[in-house]
Amino acid sequence: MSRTKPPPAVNRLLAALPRVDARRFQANSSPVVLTVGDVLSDIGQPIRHVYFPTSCLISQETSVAGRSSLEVGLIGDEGMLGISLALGIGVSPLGAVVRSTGSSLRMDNASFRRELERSKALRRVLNRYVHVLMGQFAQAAACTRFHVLEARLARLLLMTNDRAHSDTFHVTHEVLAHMLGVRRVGVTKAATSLQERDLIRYRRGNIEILDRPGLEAASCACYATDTASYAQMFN
Amino acid sequence: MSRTKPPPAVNRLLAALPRVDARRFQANSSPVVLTVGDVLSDIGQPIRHVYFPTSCLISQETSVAGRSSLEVGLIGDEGMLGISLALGIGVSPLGAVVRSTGSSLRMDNASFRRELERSKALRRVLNRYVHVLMGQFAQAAACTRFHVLEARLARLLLMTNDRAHSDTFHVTHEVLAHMLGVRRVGVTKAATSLQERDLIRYRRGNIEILDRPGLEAASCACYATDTASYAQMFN
DNA sequence: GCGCGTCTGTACGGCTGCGCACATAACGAT
DNA sequence: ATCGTTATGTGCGCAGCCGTACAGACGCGC
Repeated sequence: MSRTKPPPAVNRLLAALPRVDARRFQANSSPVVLTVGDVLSDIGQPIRHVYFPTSCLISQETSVAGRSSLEVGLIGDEGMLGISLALGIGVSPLGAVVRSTGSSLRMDNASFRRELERSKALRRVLNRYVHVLMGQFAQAAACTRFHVLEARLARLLLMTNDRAHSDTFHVTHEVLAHMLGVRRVGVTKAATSLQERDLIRYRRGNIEILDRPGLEAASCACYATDTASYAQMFN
Repeated sequence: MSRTKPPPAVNRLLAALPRVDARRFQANSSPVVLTVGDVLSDIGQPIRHVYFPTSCLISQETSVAGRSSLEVGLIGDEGMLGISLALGIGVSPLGAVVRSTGSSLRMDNASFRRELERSKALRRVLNRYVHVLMGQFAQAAACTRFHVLEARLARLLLMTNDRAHSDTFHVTHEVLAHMLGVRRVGVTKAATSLQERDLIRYRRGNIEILDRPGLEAASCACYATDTASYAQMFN
């Protein structure tokens, strides 16, 4: 039914490690299934585990004065959650919520620190990841400031599409609104527009990407920048 | 004329190092004067030097599709420029422009890497700094999204005030507009409002902070978050 | 197959900032 | 003193998103 290529179910950061390191990492971590809505971290709270998604999707968000929140990053199999630990900091600067049910590798705080000390390759990979994240966050600020909702929605859908490894996924207007920091009604309007142009199709939370190139054209340039940034990270 | 406390003219990141490390760092870097408008880095360009401001002000900005740009960070004596090098990455993810003439310590790429290898304390301090920056960038995204211009302007003026170590500084509406990612006219309107409330006074680019507590009240909560974040970094 | 909760569509007034155009005002250099 | 440049102030119509409210539509569970 879906045009999905069989998901590799590996995390690409870990896949970039030398075999020995990757094996040891695997041995010291455990596969877990994360469910939509799970809150993996709150702002300012201690980090107990790090997560390397293999098929789930995690959204990183910030909030202002308890009010509204805004997504600044979407983590799939190309990233990890808990990067602050790699910097030696034990608390999370952002909140994290699971947006798509799926599997992930999980490692506890202490083991992760140990692996970091052991593996130079891991440190190198994660340093690059931090660098990419900083670029992403800055980009998020500018994107949010200058781009209209419809383009931002298109971008978010494309990013989700990439990380979900599937042309269909489940996400309601309500959730999208939360991630984009706008009203639900705004998303409905933008999504309707995209649907009328036959770029996507949705029905009660199930979104299908119909015309990827078209959607890319409708999205802001941030999507391309984004993609290039990750591509460069993996060389 | 100004109520300035005599500027200490040290960089606080470096001041946090043990004496030996700080001295060696000093010995391997050179003091330079940076002038308003100097462009210290462009997006995607190699990093040749790192800068540890002692009395100058540097603004870090991102841009989208060549169009408009937006400030995501303001660097004074509490920070540094070129942090990506500490992550082993040789290119800058952001642009940097000098916003206030003043002095800075400068070190070349190679020397900095050497110092990093030598000094565990330096690595530790800079890791913390990276962590703070990530939080700042995410905050910038949310602030830009949710807060009205007048509050954002108040915040920017307060941040500048802190880093300039002076209640008066030079910056035109035009420049502020650029940093905030809005039209100049918008800044004029917001600034007029702040002036009418006797919080600030300005005349042809010279801005004076008249009522700091009042300005804090007029700013968004991001200023407080910001301040707390840096305070925590220095323990 | 009925009912209820979830998801999506539509409407309306309002506010913020945009884009553009032009007016005034201060300073600096000749 | 005069002129040109830089800095600030004002006006006007418009676009995008907000807040709120309500209506329809789908699907699940009993």
